[in-house]
Formats: sequence, C-alpha cells, structure tokens
Amino acid sequence: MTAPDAAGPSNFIKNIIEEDLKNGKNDGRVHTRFPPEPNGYLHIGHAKSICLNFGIAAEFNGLCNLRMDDTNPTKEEVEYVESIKQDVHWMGFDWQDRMYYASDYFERFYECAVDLIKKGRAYVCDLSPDEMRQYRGTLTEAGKESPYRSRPVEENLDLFERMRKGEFPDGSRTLRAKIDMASGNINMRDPVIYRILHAEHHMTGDRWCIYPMYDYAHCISDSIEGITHSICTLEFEDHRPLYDWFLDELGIYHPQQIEFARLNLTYTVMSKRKFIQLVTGGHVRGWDDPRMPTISGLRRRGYTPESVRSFCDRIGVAKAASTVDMALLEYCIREDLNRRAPRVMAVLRPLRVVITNYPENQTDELEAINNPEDPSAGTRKVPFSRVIYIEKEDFMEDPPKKFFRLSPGREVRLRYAYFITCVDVIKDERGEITEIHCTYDPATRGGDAPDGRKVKATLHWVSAAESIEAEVRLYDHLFIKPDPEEDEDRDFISNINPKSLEIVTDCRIEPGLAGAKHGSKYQFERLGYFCVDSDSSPGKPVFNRTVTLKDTWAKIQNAQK
RNA sequence: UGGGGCGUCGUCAAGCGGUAAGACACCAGGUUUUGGUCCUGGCAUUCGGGGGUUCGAAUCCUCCCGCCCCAGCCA
Repeated sequence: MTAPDAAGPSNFIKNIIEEDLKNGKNDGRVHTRFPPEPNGYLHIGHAKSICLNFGIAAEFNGLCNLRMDDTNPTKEEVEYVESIKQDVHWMGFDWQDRMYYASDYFERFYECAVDLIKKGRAYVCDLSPDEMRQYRGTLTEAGKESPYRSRPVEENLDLFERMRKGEFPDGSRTLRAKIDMASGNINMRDPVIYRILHAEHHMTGDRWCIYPMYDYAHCISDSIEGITHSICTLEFEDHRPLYDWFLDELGIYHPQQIEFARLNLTYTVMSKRKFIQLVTGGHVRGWDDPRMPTISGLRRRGYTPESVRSFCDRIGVAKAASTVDMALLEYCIREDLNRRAPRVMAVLRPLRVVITNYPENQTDELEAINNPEDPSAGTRKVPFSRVIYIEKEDFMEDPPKKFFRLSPGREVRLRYAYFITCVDVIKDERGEITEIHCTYDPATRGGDAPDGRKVKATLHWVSAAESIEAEVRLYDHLFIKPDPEEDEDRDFISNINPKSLEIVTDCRIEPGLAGAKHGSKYQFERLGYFCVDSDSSPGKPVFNRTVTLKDTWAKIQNAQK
C-alpha cells in the first residue's frame, strides 16, 4: 500500500484553514478529527470525510484524531468500533496514539453540565417526550416554555445528581439548555442535554444511566481534544449556533465547525437505514456484499485504497448537494488496476474449439506478457494444445456489421498464440453450437504473421486440458435507476436491479491462477478486473468482477439496437 | 407563513471585479497481439432569471425563481 498523497486539490475548507494560518489563529496548529458513531459500517461517504480530515491534517502538518462518537449506548457496539478502525487503516490513514471515545469524557461532560446549571443556563425538565414535542412548537410557530424552566438552581443541582444516581426511570426527566423557545432555529428551543438511559454502554458498562446528547457532547469533545477545525456534513449547519452556544457559555476552547456536502453516488443508496433494509431483506448478502458502497463492500469487490482516495480527491469538497457519477468511481479503479494488475486469461463462458491440424497429445508453452503497462512484471508461460476454449460471445455464425471476432471462414489471432481460421461449426440435435473447428497457421506462433497479414481481432483463450475451473461473480449496479430514491412514494427497494449479481460457475482460467490468494487482483484480458473472493476454497477459486474494461464493442452493440 | 444553506457544461468542480480551469461522461481521429491502455482534437460567447452599480460582473447591490436541510429524550 502506498502512502496517501500529501496534497489533493484545493477546496473551500482548505482556503479557510490557509486563511487561519495566515492570521496566526490557533498558533498555527491544525487539528482535525474523524468522529464516526460506532453503530454501523463505514461507507464511501465516510471515506470522503476520512480523506478530508486526515488529508488536511497531513497537508498542513497537523494531526487527525479518530474518535468514536459513542453517546448512545442503545445503538453502539464494539463490533462496529473494530470495523471502523480496520476500515480507516485500510484507507491508508493512521491516528497513531490518538484513538478517543466521547465516552472517555463522560465525567467532564457531567461537570460541564453542573456548571451550566449553576450559571442558570440549564434545568431539569419533567416533561414527557410527548409533552416536550407539544411544547417545542413547529417550524413556523414558536414553542412554549416548559413549566420546569424556572426551577431554582439548587433544585436543578439536586435533581440532576439524582438523575445520575439512577433514582428516576428512563424518559422521566431530562436536563435541558435554557436558550430560547421562540428561536426560528428549533435546535435552540431548549435542547435536551442529558437523557436517562439505563443501558449497558460498550465502554463504560453500567457506570452511567444518564447520557449526553450529540450537540452537547460533540463540541466539548472537540474542545477537550484541541480540535481546530471541526468538519462535518451540511445537515449540522443548523446545529452550529448550538455548538457555539455551549462552548461560549462554558467559556472553554472553541473550535470552528465547518460543514460540507455529503457524498451521493448514482445507482446506489448511502444511509445506514437503507443498508439495513438491503441486508435484512436479503437483497444483498451482507454489509460487505461487493455490491454495497460500504468500505468493506468495496474492499471485497476489489477496490484498492489508492483508487478510493483518488476518487475522493477528484470529487472535490463543496457545499452544493451533489450526486457523483458512479462512472467516476469505476474510472478510478480502472486507472489504478490498469497499471498494477497482472494480466491473465480466463474464459467465462467456454466454447470448445478443436484445432484440427494441430497434433493430438501435444502441448506447447507460449510466452505471455504479464503487464504491458509494467515491463518489470515480466512474462509467463501459458499452455497451448489442440483443444482450447474461447469466449462464446467471441464467435458468431452470422455476424453483424462491425463484429470482427471469429465467424465461419474468418481468421483471428489467439493472444500470444496463433492465427486460427474457423472451418466448421458443430451443432447438436437442437441446433445449438457445441464446438467449432479451426485450423491454425504454425508460422504465426506468438501471434505475428511473417507475411505481414493482419487480423481484425485478438481473442483470449485457455487450453482445455490444463485450464482449471472457477466460479466468477459478475456485478452490476445495485439499482436500475441513477437515483433509486427519485420516487418519493415508491420504495427504493423496488428499484433494485434484479441482475446486479450473476454467478457464472463453469469458467475456465489459466492454470497459473491455482492457489491465488484472497484479495489478489488480476485483469482477465478483454473482460475486466477481478479479485479472488474470500469464498474461495483450495480446489475452487471464486472471483469477483471488480469492474469491466471499457467496452467499445458493447457500446456499438447498444447503438445498433 | 419560521430558521439555515445551495444554484457555473450531462455529472462533479475551479473561479474571490479584468473578460469561463480541470476531471469524469460523451463525440471524432491516431497507435495497438486486450474493440483495453496511450495519444490528438471537439465539447458553457456563458455562469438559475430580471433589474442595477462599474470602463469592465459568474464575481458587488437588488428583486424574483428553483432545490436541499431542520419540529429524536438519534448522530
């Protein structure tokens, strides 16, 4: 794995930081953080945030913390913190010794709350959740003040302490900030700071039965860690006044919150809720299904950290809601794999070819280039014999215009082998082609004709006897529509692509691929990039198609339709 | 009818008063033992719309239009 590039393209956040640096703000320090909640797996939208936060730290000689935003014990699990750590590392970033948990600061949060109460800026409220909703007002109408709003400080202190001690049941009381029930910003209408939750926390166990809310915990966590630029997504823009309010009231170090637009991608969805629907509904095989835009899914699909980082650099960072074309992600992985993936020949749908003038029981070894983009990758020997397989779609008995692969009477090249000419087509009683007969020209060994004659096509192939069997999983977009959620009154599930996964079981691959390691990546010549899936077993390799090669012929075919 | 944002090529996105970068996609050629890669060229007289300021506006002012987010004791 190569290290992340030092500097990606500029964006408005970097501009702000450069300005801050110029003005000597924070003594020239730059300190960011990536703060996921450990309640699910990371996806490519998080990758954007990871690249942004860790990337900025690296570029400005600063630091980036990894912080678990674990303030809600009912949703969080250690399983997720482990997967998050793994994914961030896989992306190529390192938080060194700065792995933090918001739950590390629970005692401090409590002290701050006491401070707010003493300052008359927080109170214990006995309203039920339902009542609180009533009192909150609506988007266009101001809320009403809680009847408990003017409780004396001493009483608030006493009640809050007893909340901590566990004297009250869940939901019976909250600690609220005393701000402004008439604010146009609903977040400022006396937001809840603490709620009672008698729940086991993955880090603190049963030490607490009151837990801080996000708005309250996040800004203080940032402050404690000395974060200079607290970067988050657009939906928190409305929360910034509250972020600022807590820090100002508390009088503690005040980081700057900056919001950017979250990533959307065509032909997929990007929320935990929807992922859960896909997984539990059996539409995909799990969080790491290669069709999922999760980091674990991309990894299993064969994406490299470099390609994901390159993607994040290319999409930019701005405030306009945007949906990036999946084609860009695919471009990024092709670009990366083109220069590093060894080439290999594999036939997905084998068509038997008998070379009638080639000696029986003879096997030749032909030299093939491992990677034309990388001479240092060297060459290998590929076995050739009288019976080979070619791709079914590379032969047409009655070819349309512009099809220049094999057909009766036509001569093509077998890559690194010989020119062959189709002389006969054998069919079964149902009229299905079972095999074709060809002749080869011994003078073209290696793939060049001494007389200089040209062929219009080069086909990949494998020797029937030496090739080994493999299963190959072909993936397509998970959804049939660029925006699966475009219909508000139609469930996105109904837009799932029924052909998003095609399993092909009788593929033939060149023998050198026996024993290929999980995760190793290859280009199957003329087909695409593939990687060895973890479902592989010793005698039975399974490959995932990461992405096809660009396919001009497919484009021509579509145009002809 | 409240508050907060955003509107530059099909999709992202630079641009910060001096006369529209780049990428992907797309189109047309060239090279090619992958219809891949690579190379060359094309692709916004115009910046949501109307007024205004200015010698000069995508950039400033103003009005309008459109889109996104917010009423969890979620994050």
